[in-house]
Amino acid sequence: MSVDEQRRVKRLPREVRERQILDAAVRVFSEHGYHNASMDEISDVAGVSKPMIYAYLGHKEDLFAACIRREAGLLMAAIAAGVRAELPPDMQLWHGLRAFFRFVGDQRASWRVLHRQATSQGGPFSEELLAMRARAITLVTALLARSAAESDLDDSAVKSTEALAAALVGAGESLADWWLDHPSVPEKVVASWLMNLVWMGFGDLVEGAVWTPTPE
Amino acid sequence: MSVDEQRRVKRLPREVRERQILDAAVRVFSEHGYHNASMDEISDVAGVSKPMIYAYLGHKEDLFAACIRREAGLLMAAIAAGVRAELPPDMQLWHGLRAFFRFVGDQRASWRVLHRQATSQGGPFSEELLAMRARAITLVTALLARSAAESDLDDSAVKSTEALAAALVGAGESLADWWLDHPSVPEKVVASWLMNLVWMGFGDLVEGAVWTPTPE
DNA sequence: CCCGTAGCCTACTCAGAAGTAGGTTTCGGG
DNA sequence: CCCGAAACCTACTTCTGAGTAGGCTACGGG
Repeated sequence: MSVDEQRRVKRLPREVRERQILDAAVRVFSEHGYHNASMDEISDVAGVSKPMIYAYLGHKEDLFAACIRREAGLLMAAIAAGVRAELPPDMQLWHGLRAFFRFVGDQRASWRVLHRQATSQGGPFSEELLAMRARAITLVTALLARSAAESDLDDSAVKSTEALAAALVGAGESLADWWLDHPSVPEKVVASWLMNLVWMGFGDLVEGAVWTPTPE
Repeated sequence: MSVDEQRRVKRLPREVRERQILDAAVRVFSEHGYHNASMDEISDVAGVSKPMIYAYLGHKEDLFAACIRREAGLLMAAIAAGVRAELPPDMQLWHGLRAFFRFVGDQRASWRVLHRQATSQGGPFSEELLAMRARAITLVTALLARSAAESDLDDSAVKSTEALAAALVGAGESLADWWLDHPSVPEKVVASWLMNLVWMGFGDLVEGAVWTPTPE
């Protein structure tokens, strides 16, 4: 409907169409979920006929996987751009968290398709997700390891670093999910909650301690 | 197939059949997801014909909702049973976490259907989930509030208690999901990770501090 | 000016799964 | 012993939505 109204857009090169299709797919998948999203609706939203999708992006599974790959790449890039290596560990974590939540806030559709949908579908999709999560965990592990290196740490504590990184990444994903359903909370606030929880712990918070970013 | 082999089981009262159907449904939903689970397979696993399901539990959506309600009730009961009110706050949290992870470990299928599936389907299902999560958050909030009451806390910190409870519940859900994919880690270990993360925070952990349960 | 190829569409096929019609058997009470 | 209702089944119908066959049309190079 949207396209016909403006006197059929001219023929466009393949890459442009692929982008339009992926944009439409992310949107539709995030609105209805993988199964309830129909190829017909995606083609409609993209302003393209169904066979084009099959010609360019393949079957429904392929299309979905392509969405995940693209959005995951964007997310990781956003986080990496936010973390500046010269800062102290807590500030790095803080900036990483803020970049992460900013991405989720700005790209709700992406996050939905990325996390909620992909997690719940089995098979090839979760692998894409696993790969991204693995990259995120590696990043956080490195950060914590640097932080740990500055203090004197015994072996067992070092060993669990990666596990803690996994927990943190999980907490972030989960809190982001929660945030989707409570959009009125500002991004900075959500980020600071997680930062406090993760850096200070309830034990300290309950005693009135609070972590605050040191101004640059 | 399973039933015919043993010379058709006698007619059974409605409640028994309903339980069998729900058991089968939880299993099948957790294996294939809501959409890929077919009523035919559920009826087959339950050892009952499809019209029986419709007669007793209604349509597919109703059946799924019934599964969530039942399993959510069991989970909350398990947690509530684990938390003993006379203990100090950190020990209460510890026991709550352990009960939670024990449930997830023992009832993987339940957790899958409960969390992964329900979260990813929109509509009526997420409401069931929301209700359960709300109960969990209330429980944790109360626990933290008690903990906070023992120390002198300013207003802003109190206000965020519920938010922190939400984050903790989210972290638990998320870590449980992670655990599904890493079953080799023992339950106690997973629980202690979350306990440490949440009670001590990275800030302390990095300095070598560790939370350990005080023996009773 | 013409033709090959890349962009693009309409209009189908077909499988799978939800949900149902309508009948048959067993059981308990009168 | 009989009959009504509850337990239970086989064998459909129906519809949705993935995937395709087969062709038209514009553009760029020769």
